[in-house]
Amino acid sequence: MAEPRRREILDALAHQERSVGELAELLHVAQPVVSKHLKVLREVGLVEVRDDGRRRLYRVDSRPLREIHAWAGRYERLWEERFALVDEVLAELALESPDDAGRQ
Amino acid sequence: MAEPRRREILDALAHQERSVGELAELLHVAQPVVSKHLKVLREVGLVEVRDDGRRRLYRVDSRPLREIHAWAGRYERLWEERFALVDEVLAELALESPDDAGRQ
DNA sequence: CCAATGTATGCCGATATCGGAATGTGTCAA
DNA sequence: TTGACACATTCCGATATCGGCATACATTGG
Repeated sequence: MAEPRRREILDALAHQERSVGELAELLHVAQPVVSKHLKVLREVGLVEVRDDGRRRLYRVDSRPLREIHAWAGRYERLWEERFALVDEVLAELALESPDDAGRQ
Repeated sequence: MAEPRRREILDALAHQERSVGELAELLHVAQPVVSKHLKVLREVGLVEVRDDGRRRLYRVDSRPLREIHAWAGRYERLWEERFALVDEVLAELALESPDDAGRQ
């Protein structure tokens, strides 16, 4: 239930930094709700804050997202390698016994 | 609280498919716990199952991870562009008024 | 200093999630 | 068919999280 809200916030901050009130208006939720989610995102390091008078401007910190990027990319590569390996094995089998090629 | 467990499971499945019992032993948790997490991961589409006799072999499905990869990559690019823009502006300022370059 | 604005925090009830224990379902082996 | 094995599902209590509301804190303007 929380994840979608947080993604909304991150998406809203993707292109520009925004104040808490702006975010609350964009997401059509109460201000305290936004503040709480921002607190979590801050603690996890996904967003950074900057004081601007009585407002607080939030922006995303791309470094943790880069880690997520790398993390997801690891699996992607691993399974691409695996699929490539399967292809190799199938190709070898086809060479060794052409009659069995393509069988289930 | 759930996320770390699920990441553990995904990491355990990163290189090879495993049975529920194997996962339970690797993570030092009870079998029902593993089954429940696997159910969630299945519903979200992060893992796939294959029946092998009385065992069920799980493996990761890299396609959703590819989406995560793309999602995180979006932010990465956005902010790299932003930093590049800042660099450009600074460079232009340095050209227009060399005396001000490097000031706070 | 005071009032207004912008934000954060504390408390609340509702809901979701976790892990544990017991139980249900399906498959193999004898 | 029966018992053993592998796994899934259900029920339970404890804990976490969400959103709403009221309120506290901080900054600005007068």
